[in-house]
Amino acid sequence: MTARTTSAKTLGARTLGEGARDIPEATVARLPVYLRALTSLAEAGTRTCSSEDLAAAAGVNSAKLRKDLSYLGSYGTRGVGYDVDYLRYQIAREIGVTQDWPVVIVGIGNLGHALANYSGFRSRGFRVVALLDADPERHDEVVAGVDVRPFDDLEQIVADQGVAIGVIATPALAAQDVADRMVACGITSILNFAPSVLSVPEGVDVRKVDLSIELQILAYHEQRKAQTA
Amino acid sequence: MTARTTSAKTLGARTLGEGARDIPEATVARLPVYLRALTSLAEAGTRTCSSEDLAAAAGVNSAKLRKDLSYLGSYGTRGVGYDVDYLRYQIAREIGVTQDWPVVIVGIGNLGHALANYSGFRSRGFRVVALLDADPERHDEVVAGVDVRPFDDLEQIVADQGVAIGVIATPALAAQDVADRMVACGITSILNFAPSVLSVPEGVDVRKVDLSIELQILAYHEQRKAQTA
DNA sequence: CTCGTTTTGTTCTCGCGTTCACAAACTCCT
DNA sequence: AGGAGTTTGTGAACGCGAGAACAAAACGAG
Repeated sequence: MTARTTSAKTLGARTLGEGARDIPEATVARLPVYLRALTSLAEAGTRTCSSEDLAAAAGVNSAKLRKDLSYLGSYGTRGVGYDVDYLRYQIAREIGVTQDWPVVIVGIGNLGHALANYSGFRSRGFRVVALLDADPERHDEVVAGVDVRPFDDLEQIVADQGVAIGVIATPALAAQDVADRMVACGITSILNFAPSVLSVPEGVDVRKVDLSIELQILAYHEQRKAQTA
Repeated sequence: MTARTTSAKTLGARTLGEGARDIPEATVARLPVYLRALTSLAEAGTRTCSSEDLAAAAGVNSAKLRKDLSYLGSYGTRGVGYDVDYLRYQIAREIGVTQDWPVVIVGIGNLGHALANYSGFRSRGFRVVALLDADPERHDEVVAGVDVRPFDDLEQIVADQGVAIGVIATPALAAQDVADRMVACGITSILNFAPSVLSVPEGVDVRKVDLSIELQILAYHEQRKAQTA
């Protein structure tokens, strides 16, 4: 007996409605990859694809792909495959990228510039509504069509635009303060590029991207290769 | 270098070959985090720390931290904790960041700029030896003290400098071609920022960082929060 | 209609990673 | 010196995710 007891306490408030299926975190992380692969297939003119095709395009195992998609529902046709456009819409809806997500970016250094200009955001429903920086020297700049404003404008912008997602691209020392201010004014999801561990209250999601950590992981494996050779 | 540190006490279990010590991948991914936390503690003047302290600084569970460190050896003292500098050196050596790692970056757009200027690389043994771009318009630029050179110089630079790690910051369409060229001239570790699935031969490590995927994962959770509210 | 082919959706099993819990080992105080 | 108090290192339990394997469903040919 697999005790599939979705312990009431763990899921807490998320048990209402039947759209509240809980998709495994590992699957959630792959859905955007599938979405991108489907978009790529659609642009190539493909109308229908098998799980093998899509798995190849996404760089995963086909069994894993089918299992991932099964968490969303039965959107395929046995013996045929998946309708590219239909599946793409279903995944997009599940992730939430059919909506418009206003985003603020704090810290307009090199990385902030790159993020503000990154086209992959806009094309997936993310709209950069504000660029903020504490340095007054930057307040004249216009980056990617958005002008840089003082960090103290955060509260008003978040309130006016209904921002729920914030991006931190500041130096490490400023990151926690920025996060605190973000949380205080209602932001509940933070993407952190600063190399520091953020502490946030329950209910706020933080994802961290650390460029140098990725290189260090590669270096470890590289070192191993060199040793055994 | 590679002093084989055969943990004087627990010999016998691991005498099978040098590279035979297999550290779990999940642990490898956390070692850089511990390294950064230790550096931070050291800068704050801390000489010794317990697993609780370090775990808090790294944002993980203390049991997990101890188990992770146990894969490296017995570097702590029961009843006391870990010597910050000593542990820091041991982790750095294990990851390989005590060495010098020459790195080439291909694609000097917004992101390439940010990467070239990122101080977190240099401070961890990564030395950007070349910036390459296919666009001749960029070949005059000097970014972060390194001048941008034609992509066709790749082979010679890799050979001259003994480069093993390459970073791809090009548009998606160019990424596979760049990867192929890198692999052909001997690069065995690739950090890919382009939103495309790279196919590389066995023995080449690829890590992918996708900025928009991270945001999409946040959007999914954000949507769930909104539904239950 | 029936059979064979294709491909999905799901079940089962296995291995990895996380966490708990505790003995071993070390320091400090009396 | 001995006991009390800490803290590490690790064995064991547990839960989750990956992959293999297969039954169910759709389609087409005859």
